[in-house]
Amino acid sequence: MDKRNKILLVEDDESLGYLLSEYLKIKDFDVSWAKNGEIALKNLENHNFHLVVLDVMLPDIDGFNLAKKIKIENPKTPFIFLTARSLKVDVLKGFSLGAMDYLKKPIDEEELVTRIEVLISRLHPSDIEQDLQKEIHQIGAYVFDSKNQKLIFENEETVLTARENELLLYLLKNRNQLCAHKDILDLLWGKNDYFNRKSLNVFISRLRKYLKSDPTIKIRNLHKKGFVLRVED
Amino acid sequence: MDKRNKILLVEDDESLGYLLSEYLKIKDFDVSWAKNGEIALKNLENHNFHLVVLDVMLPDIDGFNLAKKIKIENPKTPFIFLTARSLKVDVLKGFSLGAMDYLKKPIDEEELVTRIEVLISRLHPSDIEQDLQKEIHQIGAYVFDSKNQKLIFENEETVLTARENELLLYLLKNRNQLCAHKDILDLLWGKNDYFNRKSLNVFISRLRKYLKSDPTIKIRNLHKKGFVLRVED
DNA sequence: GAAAAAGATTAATGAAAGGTTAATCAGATT
DNA sequence: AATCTGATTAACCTTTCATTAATCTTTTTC
Repeated sequence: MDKRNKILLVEDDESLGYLLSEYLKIKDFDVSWAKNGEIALKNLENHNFHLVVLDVMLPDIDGFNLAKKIKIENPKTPFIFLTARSLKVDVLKGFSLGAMDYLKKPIDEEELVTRIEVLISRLHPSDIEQDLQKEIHQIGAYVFDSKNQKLIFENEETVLTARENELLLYLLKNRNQLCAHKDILDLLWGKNDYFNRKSLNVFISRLRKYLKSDPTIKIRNLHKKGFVLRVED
Repeated sequence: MDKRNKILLVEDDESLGYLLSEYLKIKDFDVSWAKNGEIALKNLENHNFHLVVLDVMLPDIDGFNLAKKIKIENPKTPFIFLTARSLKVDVLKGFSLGAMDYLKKPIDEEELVTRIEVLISRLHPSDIEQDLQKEIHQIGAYVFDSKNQKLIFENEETVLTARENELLLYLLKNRNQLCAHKDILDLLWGKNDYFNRKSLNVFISRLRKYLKSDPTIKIRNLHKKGFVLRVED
């Protein structure tokens, strides 16, 4: 599993974009370089980034509008703005100031890396939250033994494959909550593309089949977003 | 009552200290200038500062050690470090990263002011901004769960589409304020033309239908301008 | 106060996304 | 080499939802 921090670099200038993306890769970030706003948005739909580095001057869309759009869909992702002119604070105030920084051009790459690291470390104050992994779970009328990859309904038991087991565990951990395609695919498949998304559908379908003996258990789809596991009363 | 923000400037260099303190006074800060660590500590005992601007290189005491001392007594006060060398992040990590910034010399006074304002405003996040961080909102008698794209009224819940969700979130973010067609279309549709404006109307209509169980919630149209979401009492 | 423009509402449409089952393929195991 | 296992890909069908159209209502302007 790739532990590197994923950064989206939005920069239309070829040479600066190349320079920064290469430098950040050397510094062990997983960099995606979007050369315009449209590509940036597409990237954001399909991946979870830890941070966005955004040039304010873009050819197709104003950098601030792009930032606003990102904030609506992904309110916690921190930004670093790259700007030619010095910004007035009131322009920045529309954003969550706790998760924002800016750098004036010309960009000092080392400075950028430092600020990226500060912002990212601010996100993970401490990783205590990992809740204890129980091994026996209850899902409606089923018993789910994740350690032994078994799903038990009355006297019938289904042995799950590793993937089915992981997926069900993930859905269960986030029950009643949207589990975004991109989150699931990032975590379990490691790659988010057309085929893996198709594959995920096959697995969801299979889980539904396994779970159909209890009709209160629903794996619902949120169009273009992901799935929600819920047990209705 | 003096409403100005009180800043402690710790800087041993005469000319830089004078320059910065005068500049900050012009920018309407209440500046105390301490020329060494001892004076700085004495100042901190007797006053509450909103922010400390601290040169890392001081004659009598290392700036970081001073900072640590201040943090013990006044853990919430944000810092800005002025530094000649570029800092390694791990040096900074000892501090509350949420309340810290740094500037490399030579200092650009305007830049300093901007960063001071950002840090101070981070201490007083506006109500609207705080609301937006949340994912569960209240609209009249409804609960709006934007993360899961749900609108809940009593025991009835409506699942929203992505567009409906974005639009409602935008209106809510700007509640009681005009949301211009132009802004909405630019932001959510990316293009402002006849057809998209028609499309927006369809969505507004749909949101009204979803929200009609609470008659105090109104999405009003301002002719040729845009829409306003408001909850009347 | 009538014509024109803008807005509201409901319904129809079509492309894209999702669901399901079956076929294939790759790696492990006998 | 044959078999088994489990993920991926393919084929085909269904659902979803933004757009467009059609029709009616309100507002503005002269």
